[in-house]
Amino acid sequence: MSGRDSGGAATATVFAALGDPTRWEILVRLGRAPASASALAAELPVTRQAVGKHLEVLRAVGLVESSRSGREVLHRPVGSRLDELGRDLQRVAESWDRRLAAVKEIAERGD
Amino acid sequence: MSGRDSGGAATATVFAALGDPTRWEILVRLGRAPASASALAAELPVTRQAVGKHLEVLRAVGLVESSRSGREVLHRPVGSRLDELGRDLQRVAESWDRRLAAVKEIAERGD
DNA sequence: TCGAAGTGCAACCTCAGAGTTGCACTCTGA
DNA sequence: TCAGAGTGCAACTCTGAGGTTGCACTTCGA
Repeated sequence: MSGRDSGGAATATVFAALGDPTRWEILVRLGRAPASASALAAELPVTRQAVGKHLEVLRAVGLVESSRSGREVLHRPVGSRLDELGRDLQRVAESWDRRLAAVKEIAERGD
Repeated sequence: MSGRDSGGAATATVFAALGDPTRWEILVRLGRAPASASALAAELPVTRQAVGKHLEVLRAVGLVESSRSGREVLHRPVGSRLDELGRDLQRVAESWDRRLAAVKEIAERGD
């Protein structure tokens, strides 16, 4: 999203990515320090494969970026992406308030 | 959420609510003008019952409020709730950036 | 060079939830 | 008072996401 869109299927996809508790937990831990899938799996109640799938989802929506060093792949969260999403949400909220106020005014004038 | 939390199961629940395309579409339409479940179903490719379930989910996380007038129930989005969520996201993004900068500094100093 | 650590891929299982149909109830207006 | 509009509740189907096990591949270090 980001732009005139402020909605649509793409938005729902990002929210769906953030909507899983395990995924959110992964993001929180990556926020403390970048880590590999194996390291994350060691401190979470799921297998490395499950963590890998979650990381793939998060990477697909741009919330996580990864870089390989040797046999290890380090993952870290992308703050700017989340910041952007937060701003979009506030914009949508603002437009809701504006429109609903207009609807209310029309209704009152109509009486 | 809203507060020192900025994460956790409650957060994931709100995102999960926003993560469904149909639900997002419902929110967008309610943002244009309050409407009943039947009215929404008439312009969406799902039945009234499906719309009703989505509205229940949205109401449960505080994104929609409803008021009955006669035999009709009007639903409208709660802008403040979304605004609050947007602010929380930006706070989390900021803390990520801070922590990752610290990690980077430590790594560079360690060399 | 060989074992261990880390990763990637694929098949499989399970269950929540998105959607449906069906019926009973309430309210409005003619 | 009666038909239609709007809603609520319950049972049911079915797809997809989250999770697992199993195996093959690469990379590092002793």
